[in-house]
Amino acid sequence: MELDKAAVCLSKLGNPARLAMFRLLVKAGDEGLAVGDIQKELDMPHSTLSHHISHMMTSGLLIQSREGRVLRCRLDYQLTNSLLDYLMEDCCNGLQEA
Amino acid sequence: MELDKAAVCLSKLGNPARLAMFRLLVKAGDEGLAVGDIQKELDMPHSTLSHHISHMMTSGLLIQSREGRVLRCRLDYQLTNSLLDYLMEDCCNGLQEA
DNA sequence: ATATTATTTCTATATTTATCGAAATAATAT
DNA sequence: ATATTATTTCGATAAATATAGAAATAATAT
Repeated sequence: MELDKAAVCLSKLGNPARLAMFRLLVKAGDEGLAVGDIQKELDMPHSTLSHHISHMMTSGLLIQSREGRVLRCRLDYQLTNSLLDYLMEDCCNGLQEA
Repeated sequence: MELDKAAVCLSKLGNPARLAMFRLLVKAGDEGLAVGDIQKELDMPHSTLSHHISHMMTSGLLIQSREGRVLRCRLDYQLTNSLLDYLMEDCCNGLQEA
């Protein structure tokens, strides 16, 4: 993971609405959630939610796939894990690592 | 960790300059780094760096202590760990947990 | 007391981000 | 074809964040 990429991902997560959405998707796992499901949970105007979702998509953290008229959202777990790894990379002069 | 607190921390990390600083501090471990050391590594105007440092402090991620005329910066590792834990809390309907 | 080094605060401007109503698009059902 | 449901795009405004020069403060050394 590169610094700028990580910073973009973190900045997307650094918004309460998007962080709440991220957590819903973490819970949902591979099954993911339809935009409408997220909508029900987070209760905000469609346009605002859509804006936040598109932020998550451009960062790569969120992936959408269409199922009929429903758009299903899933986290990119691999990217999510790389991001978390990146944060603790080279921790404590490597003392904590193996 | 509460959602809003986590979002604040993540938003602070979601800036390239601050993320770079965070990573320097992760590497530095308990020893920490003087503001001047960070300055040398990141090479930006004093006022800009100071602004970023104060962001990190108000979020609680960074702790300063004075040593003579030098201010030494350290990460709050406990808070950092809570933050990372929070992101993966209740992952995948708990399937991944014990 | 004065100078030096380390760092912050003040102030202003530029840039980015958030919010959301209204209109538009996409897919399906009648 | 028309209606219905799901979701996005447009467009405008408000709010937050980033940048940095200049002046100020803090600690130490002379």
